[in-house]
Amino acid sequence: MYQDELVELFKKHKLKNTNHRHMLYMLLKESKQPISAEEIYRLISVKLDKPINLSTVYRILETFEQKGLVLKSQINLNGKALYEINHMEHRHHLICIKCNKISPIKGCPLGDYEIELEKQTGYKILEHNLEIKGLCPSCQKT
Amino acid sequence: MYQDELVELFKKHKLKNTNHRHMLYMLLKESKQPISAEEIYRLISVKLDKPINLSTVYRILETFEQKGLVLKSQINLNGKALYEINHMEHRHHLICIKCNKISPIKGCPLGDYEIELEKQTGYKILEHNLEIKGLCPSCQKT
DNA sequence: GTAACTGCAAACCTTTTGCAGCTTG
DNA sequence: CAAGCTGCAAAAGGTTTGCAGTTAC
Repeated sequence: MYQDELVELFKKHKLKNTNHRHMLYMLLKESKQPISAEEIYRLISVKLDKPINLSTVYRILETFEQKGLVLKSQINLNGKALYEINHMEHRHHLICIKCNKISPIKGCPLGDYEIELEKQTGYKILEHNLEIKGLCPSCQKT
Repeated sequence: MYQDELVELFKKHKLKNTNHRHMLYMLLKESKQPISAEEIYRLISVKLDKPINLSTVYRILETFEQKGLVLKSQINLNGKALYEINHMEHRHHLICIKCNKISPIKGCPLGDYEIELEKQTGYKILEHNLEIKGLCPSCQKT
């Protein structure tokens, strides 16, 4: 993703283009797994001379979330919320209980099931979260 | 569940029988949905002359969780953790996004899928969480 | 009698907020 | 220039902890 695409994206969402926002967006975009505000804070800080402020991180995340650019993940790590880019596609995660690695899964096993469930329960189903836990290949060895 | 069954259960887990623990256990046992520590605190307090202490609630919950009697639910309500009795059966929940009502679902749609996923990813799958969100019948009307 | 449970107050940790100053469009 | 970002410090809200006193076994 190039600089101008990002500028364009922000313009579309009526967001001012600031260095912090660009960095935060790219960080999440390139992250292979959901990360916490503190982690974002640390990562951005090392890239800059002067560290970013933690509240700024939270505020940017909140803004992005409201614009639908970022998702606050259902997964919590030791009481810390995790954030990820909204890929605009339905996606689930596989979490290693040992090393906490989080990998996205392709596809979703719940298709017809939701329709069935609506009939059974009378609920109007809108969304779901699925997280699967286990041991990743490398943690199985140890 | 009768008093002596509870005494027996606690004995089995090497837990001392205290009034607070009995009340907390029964409360969760009879609750139709996961509830927060604060809610437990409130509910027990109204049943007693003298209110229970919030930290006691947290400590009992932690103890029960370690013994496998209680599950800390994956579902968070406004940053508050929710707890439920460990029914020892695989169970998922349906959550109304409007009134926050939580209903257990019978059955689980993920059976063969996990086996398939193990083959695909190399993970050893141990557990999963599924929460489905929507509008409950009464909230759909309004 | 001893180990474990409880209440109380304080600490902890993540997240939020008010305000003053600065930057973007 | 106006609107809206940002840093700083303080507050908020849920959860944990140390300690002293009490209770269960």
